[in-house]
Amino acid sequence: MNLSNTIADMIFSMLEENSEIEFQRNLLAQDLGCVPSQINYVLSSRFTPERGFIVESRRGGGGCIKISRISYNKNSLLDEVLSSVGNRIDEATVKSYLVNLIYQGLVTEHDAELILSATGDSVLRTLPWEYRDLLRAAIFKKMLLKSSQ
Amino acid sequence: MNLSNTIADMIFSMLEENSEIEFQRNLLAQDLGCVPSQINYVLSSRFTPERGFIVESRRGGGGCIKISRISYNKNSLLDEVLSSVGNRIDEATVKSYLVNLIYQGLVTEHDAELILSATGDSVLRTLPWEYRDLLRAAIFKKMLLKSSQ
DNA sequence: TAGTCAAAGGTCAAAGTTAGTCAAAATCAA
DNA sequence: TTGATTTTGACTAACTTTGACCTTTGACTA
Repeated sequence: MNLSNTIADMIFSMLEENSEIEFQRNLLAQDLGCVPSQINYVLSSRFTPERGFIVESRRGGGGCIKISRISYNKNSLLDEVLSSVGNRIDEATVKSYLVNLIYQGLVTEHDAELILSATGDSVLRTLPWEYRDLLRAAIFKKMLLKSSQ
Repeated sequence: MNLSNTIADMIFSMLEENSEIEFQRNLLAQDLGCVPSQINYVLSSRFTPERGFIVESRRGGGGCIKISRISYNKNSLLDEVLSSVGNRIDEATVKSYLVNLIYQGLVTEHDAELILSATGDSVLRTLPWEYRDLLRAAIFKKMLLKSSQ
């Protein structure tokens, strides 16, 4: 397993104990034996709003990083996703949304897999480049609506 | 015996021990004394979804290839549908297949609705007409496989 | 109050590590 | 012989790791 996943797992498990965590970037980096900016990489690649996380931070003496989960009411999450997905979306972003939707109990894992199989690149690759993200967005939104019905 | 078959056999036998295996492409290629891309050739020619395999991979540091078996209830009707759907299919034909599959208890109504929402013309209309039936067939088959897993 | 300075965290681009793609060349089988 | 399959490797894409340099904050001092 690579470092980034290890760090992400550690943060996930901290978040399972407390719904909001706070830590110093440099200390965590030291514990993990990595450079501080690696923490930023992990946060920006895995703890995104699409996946339902809020990351805040403060610099300077006593500075820290705070991570919490966005708490949605169900209808507003669905609305939010549907309206924030534009005309185009890539596969990774679909996955991010689904991770969050499953966590929030809005979509079952089974449905998420069906959605992924319909919107994955392995299927859409039969399409010319310029249509892929366009169609993916259309299918994603349509299926999401149906799934949550 | 040619190299590709040797590689395939090795992977098959690994899969007999564990239903899910994970390895690094470059390491396996080194063990086998072949170029890395030969692994891809074997995977794409022999470990296809049609033959019941799922291949996933991750690039970058710590990247790897993961192979698992699709455990769909091997069913002749499903096989027949999967093989009789060609490269193209229209919406009405998808519907009639689904009616039959639901009747036979191979697909739930819920899944059928998801499949229809992903393959319906209302979504695929965003595509130039010459791609519609092509993509519909690809999505239909992919989702059927997943649904029956 | 304004200035200074150390202690945080942020940004970005280069280098590193995997895997994927594609097409030419080689080989095989009918 | 010819068409299909296999083998190779150059090039590409995705993801990770690292480090140099930048910005912000707040306590302390003049």
